[in-house]
Amino acid sequence: MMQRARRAGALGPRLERLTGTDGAACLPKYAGWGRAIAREPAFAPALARAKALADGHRLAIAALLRRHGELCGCELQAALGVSHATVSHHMSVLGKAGLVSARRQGKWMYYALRPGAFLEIP
Amino acid sequence: MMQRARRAGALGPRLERLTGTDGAACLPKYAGWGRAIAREPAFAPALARAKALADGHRLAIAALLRRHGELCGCELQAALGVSHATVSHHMSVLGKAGLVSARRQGKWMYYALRPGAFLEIP
DNA sequence: CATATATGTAGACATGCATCGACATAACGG
DNA sequence: CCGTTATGTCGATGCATGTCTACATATATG
Repeated sequence: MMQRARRAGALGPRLERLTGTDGAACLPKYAGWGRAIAREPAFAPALARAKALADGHRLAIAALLRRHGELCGCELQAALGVSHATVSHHMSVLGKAGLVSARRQGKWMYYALRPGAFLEIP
Repeated sequence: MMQRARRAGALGPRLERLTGTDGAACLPKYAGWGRAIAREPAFAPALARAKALADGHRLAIAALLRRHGELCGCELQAALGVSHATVSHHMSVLGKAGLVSARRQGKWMYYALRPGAFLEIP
């Protein structure tokens, strides 16, 4: 209904002008679009995954886990060359984003990529 | 060869211990893993895409373009409720990351999602 | 129990970056 | 031409966050 006019050629402002609707009047509609997107249930998880992968070290961790399977914290620390505190912080971020799983075995924490560890536009 | 021992069960440090190789000696190997990942040709573009999508407004822009097809800057500005300078900055980031295409039509810049606008672990 | 190793947590510090106002540029319309 | 609209660019600013050291906890080993 409201979509009809806009989708007909994807010529937003031009079409608004042609149909006599001034620009200001259509702003609430566009604001509604933005709010609807942000409230989408898939939006927040997708944003969390994007934020988690948006760091060079965390993306490298994910790539390492994809190649070598399960790895423990000390191995990741050696691979990245950072402090263990940094590794622990990064694994917490990746875990809360649902990208990696963690299991304890003795002194070591073994991390692995969860199935579906990728990002699509919500 | 070197991989063999590690991949056999994915029990890194434990196996190193059992085979008599002390932990310190294996550090260069792990560092090599990290360097190899970061030098992968697909790594830098993937990181750029992740960084581009790691902002709430930019992820919302991508989602809006996915739903409504081509949109112009002023429509995105209305949808997000931010200044036009912010929209311009975000579109620049998304464009440099290869996620969005831009074409000029009269006064308006029309943006659209590029095919393959998603993120996989490199 | 004492020690060493592996990891988690807290706080401090520095860098990155999202945002905006102000100005510049481009394109259409009078 | 001159004004309006849409967008790009620049500099400043405030907040988010990646990193570290220091300390705490957990587990295995002597």
